[in-house]
Amino acid sequence: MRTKKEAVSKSDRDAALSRKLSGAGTGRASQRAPKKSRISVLIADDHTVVREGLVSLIRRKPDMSVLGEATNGREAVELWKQHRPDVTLLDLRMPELDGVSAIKEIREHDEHARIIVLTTFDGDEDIYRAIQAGAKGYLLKDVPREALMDSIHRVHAGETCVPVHLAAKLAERVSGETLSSREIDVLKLMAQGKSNKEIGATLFISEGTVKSHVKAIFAKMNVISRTEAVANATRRGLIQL
Amino acid sequence: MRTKKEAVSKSDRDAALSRKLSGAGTGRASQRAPKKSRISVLIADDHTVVREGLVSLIRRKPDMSVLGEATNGREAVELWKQHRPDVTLLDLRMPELDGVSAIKEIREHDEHARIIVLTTFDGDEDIYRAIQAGAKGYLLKDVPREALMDSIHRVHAGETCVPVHLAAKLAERVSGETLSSREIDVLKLMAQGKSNKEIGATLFISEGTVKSHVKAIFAKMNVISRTEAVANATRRGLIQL
DNA sequence: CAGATAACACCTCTTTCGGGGGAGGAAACA
DNA sequence: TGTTTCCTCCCCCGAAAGAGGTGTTATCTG
Repeated sequence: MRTKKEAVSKSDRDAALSRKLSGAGTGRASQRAPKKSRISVLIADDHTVVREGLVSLIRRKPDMSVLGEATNGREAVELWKQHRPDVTLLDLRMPELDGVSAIKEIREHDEHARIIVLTTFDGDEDIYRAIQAGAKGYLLKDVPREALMDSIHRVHAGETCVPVHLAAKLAERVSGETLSSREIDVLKLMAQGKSNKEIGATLFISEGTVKSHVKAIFAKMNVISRTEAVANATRRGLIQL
Repeated sequence: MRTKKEAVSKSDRDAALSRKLSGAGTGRASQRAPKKSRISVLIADDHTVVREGLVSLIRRKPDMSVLGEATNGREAVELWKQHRPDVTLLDLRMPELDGVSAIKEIREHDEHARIIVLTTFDGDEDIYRAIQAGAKGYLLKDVPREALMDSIHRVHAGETCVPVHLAAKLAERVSGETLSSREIDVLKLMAQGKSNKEIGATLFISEGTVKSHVKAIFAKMNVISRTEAVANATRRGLIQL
């Protein structure tokens, strides 16, 4: 009746994450830096104006070039496979295929693919999942031009690049308690306004069991009511209402 | 103890809204079209890449020019007063001063200011408030280039420009029931996970009164639980959690 | 392998929610 | 002037929610 959804353990995941973050800001050189004169960049964002802005910014740089533009995650993966860009700029929430899934698919083809997530969402869970999936950088769309360009250079050079305030959120997430997959199931149904009984019926467990899960969720998220839990989870990017 | 927060009545507001929307898509000519050869555009968005994209798109057009860029609502109002642009492109959620407030301030100086809201939020309440404040257009950031340019031209010519799918949402909002200001107060506190008793203590009213408001909110929003109400309200842009 | 940890399931008990009403006062609209 | 809407408060009552504690089973950890 029960299925193990998370194949890797928490400690395994966090150890991997530490390894990924260890290179941040240290200036550690790439193990195999591309020899091309220009850094080729793939852009993936469903917002026309954002794509336009990135193209404009990159075209202005003599040491960079735009390799292609994707309007969703599926397209991003296809274009990546075709052109193998040096660096990929990727939004998180896109139609067809979301950013995290796109990162995972790309990294199935190349473990060392250099991907920067450029998005508006700053929830700790969003950041965590992106880095966990293999993103080398995480930037918000209000990032200044220079910082964006610097990040592209750094990621291209093999570094990991996450601004301090986002890294702090990430640290919070890592140090804080993790919701189990079952608890997330319950949380999602809670967010739909379902009662404990309805949740139980959906998940084929008793109402009492649902209550114990809800209790665990409250304790881990440090909230008192289900409404607060849903609001919190939405803000953190744990669920998208 | 009680203050009247909404000075204008519902019927007044909706009548005004109907007047504003009546010109949409009819091609009605402006009453006083500017005589300059180029349409001067003011850009206001806190996202660097979006501003960059808009500048890039507009610079490409021979009949348009960028008059200035603002990174928040306060700056947008200042720049508008300085340069009096033909058309203003404005994001909704910005630091310092939000988009709706900026629109209101600008229209205090010029009743006929031509403002287009360009944002990612498509909640009916967001759209309603923007149009209500006096926006002549409402576009999402995934709008194609041509549609954006067309909208700038149309708004400059004095038309109102709201895409059909957004206009439909707006119609839903207008036809649906309106929450009173007090009900919104309660809803906001509900979203923070507060109990009826706590809400009562915060608003200096009895718990019974809170329950009455909560009941009214459920009925108007057509939901059963407070969690559902908060999720719904957030999605619609009624509250920002 | 023993011991700890965590997820999952289930049980009672008290408090709070939420549905069903009703009612009076203030302000705005006709 | 009457009508409508909003805000305030009240009642009852069944159904949830939320706070306790128990036990079983995997999976790390030493």
